[in-house]
Amino acid sequence: MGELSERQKFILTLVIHEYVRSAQPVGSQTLVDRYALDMSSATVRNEMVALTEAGYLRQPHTSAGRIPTEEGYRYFVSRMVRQSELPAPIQRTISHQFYQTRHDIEEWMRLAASVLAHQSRVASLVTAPHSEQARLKHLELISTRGRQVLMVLVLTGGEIHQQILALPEPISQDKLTEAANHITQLYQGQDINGTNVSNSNLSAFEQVVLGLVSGLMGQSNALVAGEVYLDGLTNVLAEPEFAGSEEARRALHLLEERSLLEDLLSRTVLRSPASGVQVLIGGEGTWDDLRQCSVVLARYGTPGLATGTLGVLGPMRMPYGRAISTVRFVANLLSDLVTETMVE
Amino acid sequence: MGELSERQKFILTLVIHEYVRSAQPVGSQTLVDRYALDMSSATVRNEMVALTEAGYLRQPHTSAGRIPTEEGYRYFVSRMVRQSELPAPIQRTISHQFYQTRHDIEEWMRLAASVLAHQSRVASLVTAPHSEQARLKHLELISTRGRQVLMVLVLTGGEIHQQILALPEPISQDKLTEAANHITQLYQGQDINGTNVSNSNLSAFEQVVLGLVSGLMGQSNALVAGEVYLDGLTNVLAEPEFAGSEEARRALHLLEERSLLEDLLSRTVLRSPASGVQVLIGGEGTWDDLRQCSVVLARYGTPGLATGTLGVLGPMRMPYGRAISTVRFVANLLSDLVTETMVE
DNA sequence: TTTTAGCACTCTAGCCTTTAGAGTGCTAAT
DNA sequence: ATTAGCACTCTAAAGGCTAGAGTGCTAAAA
Repeated sequence: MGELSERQKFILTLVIHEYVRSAQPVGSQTLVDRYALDMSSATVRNEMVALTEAGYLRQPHTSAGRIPTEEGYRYFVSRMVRQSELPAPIQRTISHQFYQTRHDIEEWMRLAASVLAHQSRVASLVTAPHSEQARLKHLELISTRGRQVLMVLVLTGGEIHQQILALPEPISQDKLTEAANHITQLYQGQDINGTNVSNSNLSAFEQVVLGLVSGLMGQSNALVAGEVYLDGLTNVLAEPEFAGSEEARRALHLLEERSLLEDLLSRTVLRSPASGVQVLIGGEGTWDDLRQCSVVLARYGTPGLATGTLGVLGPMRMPYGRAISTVRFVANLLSDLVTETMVE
Repeated sequence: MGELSERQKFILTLVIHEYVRSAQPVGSQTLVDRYALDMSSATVRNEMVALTEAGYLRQPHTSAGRIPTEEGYRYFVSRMVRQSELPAPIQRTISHQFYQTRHDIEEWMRLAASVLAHQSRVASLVTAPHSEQARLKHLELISTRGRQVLMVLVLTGGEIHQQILALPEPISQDKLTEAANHITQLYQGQDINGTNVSNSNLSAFEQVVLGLVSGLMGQSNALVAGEVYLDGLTNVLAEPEFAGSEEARRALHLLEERSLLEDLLSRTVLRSPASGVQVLIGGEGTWDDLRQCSVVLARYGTPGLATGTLGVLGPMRMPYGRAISTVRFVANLLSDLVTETMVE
């Protein structure tokens, strides 16, 4: 599997481009015609033989055209599309859309998912910014109609959690506010995790609240990602390779099921130190459900404070250039927005 | 289309049951065999002719078995499965699951969606409780890293909104807290919508914040529903009638696209006064995207304070009995939980 | 009057066969 | 090194055939 000649790389690119476009095996004559190549189909055939022997192309059957192998896609992605950028007009359009939603964080996530899905016509996911070791920023206790209290917790990084607390007997809103302020004052900026939550300065009620806060923070820190926003799931159903097959269901199920998604994210972007875009092609031998799929992922945010993940999932026959540049661009955009707004 | 005899109703029920099970046209002999009927296939055939003439059954082609028509399903749903209840053991299992998540409101929504999807093997949706005329309960202002402020708004009904506020110059957290408390005190329990947001008791900064709060509340009140939780989208892809067809995509797209979903909800459950379960069969002539689908919907919560919607979407060939009783049961369960926890 | 056995008829899904044509690999000429 | 020419391969689409599931009708039985 040595180095390829320039012409071989060129033909590999064309085969991939044409296959992504048409979803049909690509023949030598087709390629010459469609791209007005300055050589004969026989020459293209010879190069195709070389690319096939190198493991970058394969034939569905003896007398058919070529389609890219997983290795073919990998070669293409790693050496040929890394540097491409999203066209400037599209960049401006997207930036403008984000500007219009500049006041609403949740809307950023939804918009990011929508942009990713539309730009590359695949399924997309965005996780809300999340810190693996958040500290307390603010606590609020709000009385409800019943004998219950709504607890609102703001963590550094900007995450907001709410939880319900059942009281043995009603407590007035004034007392609740007082308790919340007391705890906020004492524990602001700390990671109240699990242990060491007894404090003789606190009333019995405050002690209980503190225990719950501690539990919630521990639970939150254990998570790999924040809330998940999906979009464009129906896009991938339109792809011919997924027409009615089991494969599509399994891949989308991976996105629907939080635990599966956490596994995917924790073993990829979150393990890698670099902030670049990562491309998983064909499940990489680890995820059976993604054998027919590719995933393009990137992290955004401020490492240490709060980060999120975004990316797209589609068939292996995916417009990688477009997908990668879109993911990179949106990740940078979200990073800027979120870093500016980070609660610390 | 007069009244049906008891035996005709019985046979209609069997045909629907068998067709839902097998997804194949149902023949007279099949029915006699499988359900050990006490009559001959000829008798069944005669009744089938009557049911076909009445418009409740049809034949895909001359010499095939029968399948239910839309009208057939409607007749079945309106007169024969209304009263059925979810089996007690399943009720207990579900109640137990909800008990385990009793502290986390968001988790209720996710669990409700999950239960609906699993029990009837279809796609499900749940919208968070939402009030059409919420009032202010509490306002919080939190300084961020940049020159921006995170505004957290708690409304009656328990909805929480966050928004970003860009400052011309930094303001200390103390001043922010003071401003938030001031506004909370003055406007708590009010619906600050659009007009009349000038108040000489407020500083210029507080005036700005108040304007934003007003805008956000107006925006929130205009929405038909709260956040949307989906589950089981991949379930419906397994159905044979949706294998690779355009239909499945269009139906699921309706759930993905917020605006389409709002239209659906606003014209159905939200228009109907009764609190019962509503069944839409085959798009009811209004929703082209649902021509092959049925939707079972119900409202939950406390009318006037805050309500949400939940339901399932699947192929018209759907286990209506199971779907309806599950939707009704989960709606009642969520109503109890949410009403108890309602912030007012 | 209602039910049922019997029977001729209909229509599809599945299977086979055939065939057009897109594509290949090889060889020999350029 | 490239390319024209050609025999060969394989699939996907089209046509023909058949088994069998299911019907509607009629006339006998209950």
